[in-house]
Amino acid sequence: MQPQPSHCYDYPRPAVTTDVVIFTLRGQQLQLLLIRRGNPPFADMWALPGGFLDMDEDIERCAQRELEEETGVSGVYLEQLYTFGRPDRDPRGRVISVAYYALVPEQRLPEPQAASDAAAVAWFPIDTLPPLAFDHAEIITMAHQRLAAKLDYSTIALQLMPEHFTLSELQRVYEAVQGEPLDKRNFRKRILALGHIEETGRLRRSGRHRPAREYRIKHPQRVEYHR
Amino acid sequence: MQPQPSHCYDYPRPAVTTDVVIFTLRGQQLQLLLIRRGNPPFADMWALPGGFLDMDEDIERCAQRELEEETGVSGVYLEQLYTFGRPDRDPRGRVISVAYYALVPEQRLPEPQAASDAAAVAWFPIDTLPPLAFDHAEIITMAHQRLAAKLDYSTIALQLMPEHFTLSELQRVYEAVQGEPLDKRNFRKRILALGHIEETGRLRRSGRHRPAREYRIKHPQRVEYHR
DNA sequence: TCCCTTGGTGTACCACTTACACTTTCAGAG
DNA sequence: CTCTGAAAGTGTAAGTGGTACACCAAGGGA
Repeated sequence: MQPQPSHCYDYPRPAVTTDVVIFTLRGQQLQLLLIRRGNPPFADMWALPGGFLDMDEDIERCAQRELEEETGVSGVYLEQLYTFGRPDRDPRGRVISVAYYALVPEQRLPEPQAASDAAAVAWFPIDTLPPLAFDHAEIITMAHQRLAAKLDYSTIALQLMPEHFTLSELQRVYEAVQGEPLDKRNFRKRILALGHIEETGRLRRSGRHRPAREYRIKHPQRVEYHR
Repeated sequence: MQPQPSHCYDYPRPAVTTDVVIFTLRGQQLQLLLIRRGNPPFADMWALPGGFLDMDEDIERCAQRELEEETGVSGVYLEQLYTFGRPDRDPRGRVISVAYYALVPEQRLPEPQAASDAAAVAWFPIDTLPPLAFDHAEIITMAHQRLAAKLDYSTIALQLMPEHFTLSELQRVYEAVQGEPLDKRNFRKRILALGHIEETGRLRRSGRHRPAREYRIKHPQRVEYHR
């Protein structure tokens, strides 16, 4: 049932949407969530989760809503990225998209339910993405660059960690996002010197080797900036 | 003559505007351009230059257009800042504003014409702003922070300089934007080490003291990032 | 008990940043 | 001509932060 075209204005107005780049770390890879399009344009291609802004809804809340609809997760890190509005970016008409990116610790994600439209949603490693609809490749590139840059001068990486984690796990986050290996001793020195994490006092056993110390964030939910 | 409300959609749509924070350095102060509002809401308060997005117009071009309409200047540095869209930010209805900021060398600005609505446009030092309409104070604060931060890791400050300039003038730009004095010798060492400016070979005489060497940007129009 | 795997640790060098004060050059006044 | 005020221009020493680099510790399974 289509509503009647009953919203009329003196001047034409673009449609406004949000698109969200949802990052997580699975395995040792930085991955993001995509949705397979069923309808034209770009049918059968993959796209970022996104949707139209409600008239009385804050933009960030719209992005939160998209995030929650696709992952069931709320309360994670979400930041406005950039607004994309090339007049030809959507062949159906003028659409302005306010892009966000989100960081979700893998542990907060539900099991990939083999439910109804299971094949329509999937995680992809950032370096092996399928063909993407609209200008979503551009959005993803910018989100990745922003995230990688922020690792260097903020504690944003901690937003990808579970409540308790080891330094090796944290190092793997940095390496996955920035795509290059880091020196273990220098990494630990640098991270601990920032003073934003502390030992839980517990050990993590996982495999036939020495157990690792567990750490936690001193001020969760907070992203601190240095320099 | 009002057009008929002839643009109708199935769902309501917000209006989309751009607002532009236009920075320049006048005297030794960082200043920005404001427009006095004649009509409600916020009549007699000051606001950023801005306007509605045309349906076939790129967002950045809309911001360029606003910039040029108010200053007559084009081809200067212009960067998207953030998109503001609180549902209650404009009492007339839902308005999404994509904010930009621009950097204009003082020399490129025309003389403040004592023309028609002269009193309706004025430059204000960033630290003594009048009461502002809408959420424009918030936009300006964010623009100022972004600019100040970028001085530390890019050559964006050069976008505020005329073709030829002295190191003291450049230092005054940094001091005005960041609001604190810098050491002359360290500043010169740091700037010259970046290798983005070169001597013109000419001297600038200005007053009864030793003349200063003139410099120019090696690659104008380009903003380089370091770190 | 051996072995494989990952966790955990320190130091030396280099590069960059910071603090800091005096001489140079010009123009105008006397 | 000389004096003076004002901004331009210059170097060094100390400290700080970043980088490179190799070995021992602890556990589990065979």
